[in-house]
Amino acid sequence: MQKADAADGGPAGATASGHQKRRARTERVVLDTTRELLAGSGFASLTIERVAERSGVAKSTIYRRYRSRNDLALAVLLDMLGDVSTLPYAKDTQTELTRLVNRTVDLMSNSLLGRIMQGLVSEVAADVELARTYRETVVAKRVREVTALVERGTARGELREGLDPELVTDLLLGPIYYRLFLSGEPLDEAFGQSLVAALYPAFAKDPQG
Amino acid sequence: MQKADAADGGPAGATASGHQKRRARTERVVLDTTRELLAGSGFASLTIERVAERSGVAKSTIYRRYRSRNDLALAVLLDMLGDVSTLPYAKDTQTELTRLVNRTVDLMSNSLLGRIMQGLVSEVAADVELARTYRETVVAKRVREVTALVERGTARGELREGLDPELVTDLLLGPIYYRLFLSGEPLDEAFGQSLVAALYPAFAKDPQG
DNA sequence: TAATATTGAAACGCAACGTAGCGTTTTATA
DNA sequence: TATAAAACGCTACGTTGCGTTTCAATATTA
Repeated sequence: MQKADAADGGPAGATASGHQKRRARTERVVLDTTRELLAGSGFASLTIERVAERSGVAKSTIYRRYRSRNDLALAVLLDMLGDVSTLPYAKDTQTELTRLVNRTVDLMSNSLLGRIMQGLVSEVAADVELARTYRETVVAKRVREVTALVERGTARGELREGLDPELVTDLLLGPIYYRLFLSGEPLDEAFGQSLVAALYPAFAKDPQG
Repeated sequence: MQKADAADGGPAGATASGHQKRRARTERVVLDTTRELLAGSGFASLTIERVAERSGVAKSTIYRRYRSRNDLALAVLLDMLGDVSTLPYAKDTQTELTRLVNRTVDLMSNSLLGRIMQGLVSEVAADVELARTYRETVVAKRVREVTALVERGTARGELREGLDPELVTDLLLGPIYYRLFLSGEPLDEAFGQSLVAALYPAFAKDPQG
């Protein structure tokens, strides 16, 4: 996206001018309309022209903010991701892992985010700019969460030393996305349970079960 | 795709008629040209019209076989996958796992298949028809391989009982595709090694390391 | 009020889509 | 050899959506 912080009226902490507020209002309308269209007919049939028509915002105005349809869709994704709260601590690491996995599974199967991800993944994989934005925000955020979780678990003596947080992230999330994108196998809580149950021995310091 | 076995001139084992041979010839030209175009400028800029132009095969002829660009790309993918040989047995299960993972990693990073997958994944996730074809061929094939591997390993006493082959497949391949599609982290042999090393304790009967 | 920023409206050229109709070439059959 | 059937080539068409441009209108600020 061209301006990551245009929606909130400028850089964090700055007082928004009237011009910025105006910008933010139209941007909100565009994002909401786009989300509605995505929910209705999916990513494949999302067009800038339709967003313009439905939102009442001129096509040229939309193009002033988003270079492409993908740019716009990614903005919606990031916008929605802002609502996702960070994970609370739990008594033991296995519970924390289960919560992390279950949240992702739930997000991908019971909200718009799953559909958006499905439609956007090819563009993220191909478009360098898009990929950069996605990684710097979403991927980085996930890795940070997992890093904290791993450090906590290691300090507790539950996890083995020297675990690579990046690899752990791959192991936790990869299977979820694999089902979402390719295999089509069910994405439900039972899967989340099995996933963590299967993985925990690989992470645990004392692999008793 | 509309006809999965049109390229080889009919159902396996049947003697090909002249008409079928002719069909097969043009189909081969189309597939080869498409692969070249994919190698050259990627999936995003693949168009039926360009394939027609470059191959000398009329647009209408192409449309008589493939309903869409995605249909055609998937055909190329399946065509290329035909060359991938099945895995040989190895002394121990860990070696077999490493080979399986390394082959996939190599395929996705050092051949056209990676780029095709990147471009096609969104369509596979969205298009029901396409997804069905992909699952019935590629996914099913992988699961079959893993199933055989797991059974062998269990019989050897190396793997724990009751492993779910589908889940094992998710765990082995998910992280690879996650890197290919989203995280952008390197896809190399070192990664394959770490992946199997990290996962093996989760599969092994006696998790000594 | 004057200057500036943001938006709206309309029109444009372009690329590719997917379809249709019809004639041509190749293969099979009588 | 004549004829049918299958596959293919060619051209033209209407449609969609792209992304850009130009200019007028509106809202904010000084």
